[in-house]
Amino acid sequence: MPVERVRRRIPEATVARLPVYLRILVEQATEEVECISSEGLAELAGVNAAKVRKDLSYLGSYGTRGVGYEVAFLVYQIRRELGLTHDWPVVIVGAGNLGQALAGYNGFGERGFPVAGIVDIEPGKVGSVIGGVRVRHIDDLQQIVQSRRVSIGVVATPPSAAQDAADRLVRAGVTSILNFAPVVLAVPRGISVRKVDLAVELQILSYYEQRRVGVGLQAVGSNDSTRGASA
Amino acid sequence: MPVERVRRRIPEATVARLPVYLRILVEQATEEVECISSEGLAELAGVNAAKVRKDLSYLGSYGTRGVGYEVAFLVYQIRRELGLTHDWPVVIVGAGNLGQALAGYNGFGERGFPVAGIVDIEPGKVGSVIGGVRVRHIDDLQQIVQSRRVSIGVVATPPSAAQDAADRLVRAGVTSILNFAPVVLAVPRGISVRKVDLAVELQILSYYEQRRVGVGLQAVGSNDSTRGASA
DNA sequence: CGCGCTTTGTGAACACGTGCACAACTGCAT
DNA sequence: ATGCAGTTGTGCACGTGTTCACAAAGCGCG
Repeated sequence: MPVERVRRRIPEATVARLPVYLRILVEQATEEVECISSEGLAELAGVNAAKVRKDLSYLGSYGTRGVGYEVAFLVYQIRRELGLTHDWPVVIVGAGNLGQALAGYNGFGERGFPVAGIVDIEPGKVGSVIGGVRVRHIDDLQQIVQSRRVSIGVVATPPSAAQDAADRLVRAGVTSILNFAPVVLAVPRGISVRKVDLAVELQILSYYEQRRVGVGLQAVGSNDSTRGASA
Repeated sequence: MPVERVRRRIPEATVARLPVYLRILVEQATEEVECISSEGLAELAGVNAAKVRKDLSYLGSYGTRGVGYEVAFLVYQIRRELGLTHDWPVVIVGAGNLGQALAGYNGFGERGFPVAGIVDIEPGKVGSVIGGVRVRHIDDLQQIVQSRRVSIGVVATPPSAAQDAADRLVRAGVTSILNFAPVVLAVPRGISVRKVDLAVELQILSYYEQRRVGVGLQAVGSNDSTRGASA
């Protein structure tokens, strides 16, 4: 390993798959698997083996020809590349149905995204405790973000309040937003946004479901997870 | 309009954007907007105007040059193409945190996906009522799917139970699955699967967040929603 | 009616992502 | 040492998606 490593750009599609590989590799590690081939990983991830190899090659040449990849080492490398060597506390805006479910979902904390706070604009919702975190008023947002060094915000408000929530998050200093509200958020350049729209997912399924009729069962695309983080 | 229209194939990426256009158009309609240009729609959807035109052109030539698109008509056409001319009842497997939030989320029913039922394997969870729907035992799944003609199932179980949930859904007759569990589901050919993995979304944000350091703020990809439904 | 303004629809170039196929390389057995 | 079986890393061709740029077409006005 020579001097300083140049930070190469990893294709968007690959970035979206790395977390999947990571999850599988961690699971394999707990099952005492020490080494895995691209073929094996591909099988578990539901993708093509060549794709796995190409994806992993963006991290560097960490495999051993004739053998495969050392699971623990790969886990370390993917974690490092994804920036998962430390926790990323998140703050949730909106303590409704979804916000509560997210705050109560242990998967976040377990995977390195502890809930640093949850806020709502409704005074009535403030004070209750969800998943060990007390709901605070949205006016405390800036204080939470700054004291806990939060850089990721989650918008779990009704659609009408989502843009305001995003604006407040940005003002508070958050630089990445995960948006669950069915609206297109406008954010300043340099802020990353990803959206998860449940109804959109169902509508896409509806499209393929509808096409089924009269066409007979047929393959309808792959199962990738390629979506950009906006600027 | 001549005889029977041949059903053309719409690109995956376009299918993923149509629901977004639809939501915006419906909103515009309620605000009495009768006509919209590709430019205007693109602005609201956060995409390129040429992309909007190309996307809409897959539906047919429904715009008027020099004028734009009639909102109400476009709404109708997109609905028709996405198969949203009738409701698609869904059944939710898993009445934990997330399942409850989904069942209680009105957005589903409002957008044409009423919750036909929610089931859990835990007898303790059976009987409680969420969002007006009573939780039933997973053994009733087949009965619910068949009596209510459900073709879309939602997996909202812990990861360890997800594959079993999917198997049961498929056996019960469901042909599309929306998976919230962080596992890669194995399904027979012909079954569509889309997955929503919250931790993966956060990990992707983490990647771009991490790259920010030392690189300075910069654009990090687009904000599309292109993901396949698997076969 | 004809002219100019506006906006669509689309051909063509380009960018991006995928998958094949194979050379390069490793480890093991003999 | 040498050969062989196995697996990676990657060049290349292909397919998909995006964007530009412009001809074709509608509308309104004089």
